[in-house]
Amino acid sequence: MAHNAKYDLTVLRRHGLDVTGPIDDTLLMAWLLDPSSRSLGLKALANDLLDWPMTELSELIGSGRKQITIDQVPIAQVGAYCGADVDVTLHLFDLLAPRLAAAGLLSLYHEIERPLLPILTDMEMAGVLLDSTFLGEMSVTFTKRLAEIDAELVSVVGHPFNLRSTQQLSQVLFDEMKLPTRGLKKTASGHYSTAADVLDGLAAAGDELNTSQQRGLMLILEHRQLEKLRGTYIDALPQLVNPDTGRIHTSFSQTGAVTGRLSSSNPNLQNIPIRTEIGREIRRAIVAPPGWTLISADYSQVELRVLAHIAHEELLIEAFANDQDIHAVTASKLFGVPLETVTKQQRGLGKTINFATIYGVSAFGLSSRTELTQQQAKQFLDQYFQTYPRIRDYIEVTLQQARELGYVQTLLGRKRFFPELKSRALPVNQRMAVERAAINAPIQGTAADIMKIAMIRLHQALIDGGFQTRMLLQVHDELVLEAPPDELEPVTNVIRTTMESAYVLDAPLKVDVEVGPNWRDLESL
DNA sequence: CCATCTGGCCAC
DNA sequence: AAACGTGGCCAGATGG
Repeated sequence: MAHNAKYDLTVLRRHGLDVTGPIDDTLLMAWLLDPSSRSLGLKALANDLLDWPMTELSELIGSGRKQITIDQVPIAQVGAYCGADVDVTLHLFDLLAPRLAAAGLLSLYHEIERPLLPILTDMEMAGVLLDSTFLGEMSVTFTKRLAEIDAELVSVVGHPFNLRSTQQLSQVLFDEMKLPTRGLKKTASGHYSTAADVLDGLAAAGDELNTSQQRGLMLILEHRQLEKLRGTYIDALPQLVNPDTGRIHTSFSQTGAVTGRLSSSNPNLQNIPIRTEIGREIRRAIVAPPGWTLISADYSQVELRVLAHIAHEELLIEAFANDQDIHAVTASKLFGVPLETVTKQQRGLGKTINFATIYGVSAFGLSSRTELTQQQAKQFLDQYFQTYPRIRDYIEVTLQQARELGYVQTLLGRKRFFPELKSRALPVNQRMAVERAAINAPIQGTAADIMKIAMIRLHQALIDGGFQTRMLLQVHDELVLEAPPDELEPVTNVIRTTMESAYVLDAPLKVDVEVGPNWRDLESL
């Protein structure tokens, strides 16, 4: 039972023991009241919110251990605990429900978060099928290449050293190999950073480097990438296959993100590589069972659509209504050229600025992620806000609300509190960072709300339709399902329709559905 | 030995 | 590295 604590909980539940329900229920309520509260743990519930009866389990929790997994508790004790906590749950519910009602959060609890809970349990229990053999072969290839890099680096540097140690690496690069440190910042612990973008920058300004310095940088960057992929995914995932089910069972945390998003752990299946070709290979290992098909359904540009809706920005709404390429539209307005003549570079800049808006823009941030100087970035931003004036209004109104009320809200009423904006005087950098979070929270949070509604309705639609097709993963704007062959055509229609109608936005929701034998080789439908 | 922090980096 | 939001995991370093 030592492989996956959350999965063991679901096994207990299958045997009729309601283990997670009462606890997760109250956890959800406390989280909705303040998503950024750090005192959501069982111990906090026990000590701060009520007089938790000192069962053996809570004694164990109170014994000072910071982490506890259910497989350390004999089943008999868990059973006793379950018997004991019914009264406690009622007590907690009675305590928290009026608070939720007063905060206007009760419908969010009853209509979204609570119904979602058993669906997440279903998804965790379902798990995903992993092709461990494929990853094993990948591991061999990676290990060989890593050894080659290692050997060549030893000859370049002149002695062996631990590449994984940033301290040793910093010493090798900047003390021994004498790479230029001009303009480089030191990390908190005092040595020069060896982050990939720093090394990229050094390599790009390559004129003053000799060939062995250049070669060294390239080898280190390649080593980093391969190490990361091997350590985090290729070698880690097969170890997490549950011997009973033969599948991987992630844990979804419903209270893990302050914006209302889910998070995933043990393993995190929300950060499987996709952006580089070599990383993307790993997705071939997430497979459908023989004869079945994997379905990926993802919301297209959901956060920009949410922004267009919340801000009532007509130009954006219209572009989405006409199903136009939104980044190209932005670029065409920014550069004052017809849509058809927008170049790749121009579209790229449009994309960067569209994204930057969602995260809370600044000229500095924009210039650091583009070729633009800070001056040029400022001009582009002015032009952007002239094009989309209601977005500027949205930012202003949101910040004003955060300052006056101390919180911001999603379309469905989810709140995130910013007491520091209401009361405290902050250093300007910190204040601006908090303000960016406040600008982003309603957008990211509304997208999360919409996805949760879609999951609840889709779960029901799959039951109503008598489908065997089941939801396996959620990756913020994407759902991954597996379907038997005869259901594929009807069920993809159900998925698309359900997701697109989950919430009516002025900029209508759009879903791209893809199918295939694994998570890499998908074809659009 | 375990827990926590740090630097780095994967995703949306 | 970064004055662009939200997460989790890895290995190394550090401390009880």
